[in-house]
Amino acid sequence: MTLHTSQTIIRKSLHHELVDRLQTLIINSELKPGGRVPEKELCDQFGVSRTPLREALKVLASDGLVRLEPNRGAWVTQVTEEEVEEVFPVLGALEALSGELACKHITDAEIEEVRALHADMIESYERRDLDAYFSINQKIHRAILTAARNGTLATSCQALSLRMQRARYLANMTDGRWFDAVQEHEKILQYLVARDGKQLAITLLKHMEAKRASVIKWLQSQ
Amino acid sequence: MTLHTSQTIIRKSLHHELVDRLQTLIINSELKPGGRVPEKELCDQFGVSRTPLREALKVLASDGLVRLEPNRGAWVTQVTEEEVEEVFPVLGALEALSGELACKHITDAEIEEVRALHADMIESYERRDLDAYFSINQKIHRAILTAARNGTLATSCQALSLRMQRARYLANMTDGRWFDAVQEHEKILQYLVARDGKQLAITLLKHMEAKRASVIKWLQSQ
DNA sequence: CAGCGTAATTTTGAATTCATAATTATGTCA
DNA sequence: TGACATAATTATGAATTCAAAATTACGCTG
Repeated sequence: MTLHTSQTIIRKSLHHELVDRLQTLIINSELKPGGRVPEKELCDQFGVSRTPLREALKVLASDGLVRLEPNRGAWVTQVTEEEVEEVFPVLGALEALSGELACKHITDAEIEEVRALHADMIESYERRDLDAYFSINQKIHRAILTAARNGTLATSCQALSLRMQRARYLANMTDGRWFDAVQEHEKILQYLVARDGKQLAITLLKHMEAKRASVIKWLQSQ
Repeated sequence: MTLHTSQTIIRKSLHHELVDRLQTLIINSELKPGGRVPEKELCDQFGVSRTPLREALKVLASDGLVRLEPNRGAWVTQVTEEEVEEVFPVLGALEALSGELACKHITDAEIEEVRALHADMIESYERRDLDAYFSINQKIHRAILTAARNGTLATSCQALSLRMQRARYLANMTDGRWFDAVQEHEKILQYLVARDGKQLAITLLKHMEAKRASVIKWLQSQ
């Protein structure tokens, strides 16, 4: 049984629902990086007691989204330069693997899906619609992960992606970087269509490295 | 109630300590794969209430070591063929990366440490002391991870390793496989000493692939 | 008024309680 | 006896309670 399956089964429990909700709050910066997690407030807001909320916080802490300080509660973690330098290489290795596996398993229908997403993404780029661009971008990466047919890989990738999605760093691209990213995605599609796993892996790795550099640059400009 | 002083938990964050303890119980098969997690018994054994124990179970569930069934409690997950086929490729990619990074950062002193561990491991092999062999084997892999200077990578690797360490599958090697594994480790040491990241990565990847095949073979023989 | 020490309040960590779901035990009837 | 329905028991999920720690408020001294 895969991890994904087991998570689907337990979806109904309160604490799991809270994990999802808190993740969303953190990614949308409704809970500010570096800020306190207001336990009581959130309990009131969600209409639950502290027990399931605190269970959810323990899970989020093990995923690195919050930090638990003994007797001082939970704090939203901040994206630091050191963390970015750590996470992107790992994410690169995992995305590279996902590219290789995807080329082995992807169906023609799935390739068409990615092609359609890619076209939409290009259109968003031409409209300079950053929100739409990023939303579709994520869908493409997720589609490749799905095609890789490896739930463990998908879970690991998404956990690390989440950590990088805190705050809006990734959305802050210069015009030049945005253009380059689109070019990289052209190659990604091309190698996926050709089912060239080796080249796709290399391209995804470079893509992640470029993203790392871009995020670091942004962090240093702050 | 009897106080089990030596086992009673004294550290500050109770749930964290419990995560560790439960992991150990699961890895040592003191909690049997596929079996129920006896909440009340464990509470008595550890001298804690259900609240922190249940918090720990939520974390273990998100790591894939237990499965939570609504209204039916926690169950120790079993290592399945499917899971092995998922986890080892991911672990391979991560270990390969750790090898590459380790070659970049490892100090001479650290190399000497690994060399000493390697010698001990060979000695254990010659004595056919499987327990000692595996213990040292893990120390070597951990030393390489440490040398990689990437905490995120280390955490990810260790989480996946844990999932494969449930039950004693890995310890069930044929004589032939054991010999091959030792040969692979000779190459690992050699490339590490030479600080040849590329070759070390390739070797570690192959090492993981061989381990995967060995575990699958064992699972199928059951 | 600033700085410091102490009391009041709030927050946290963990035990306890309580309603409900699941499991087991008991009793009935063919 | 064995299948089934129902009662008793147990376990679970979540709210509540409680002691201890941390934070804030207050008042005193200089």
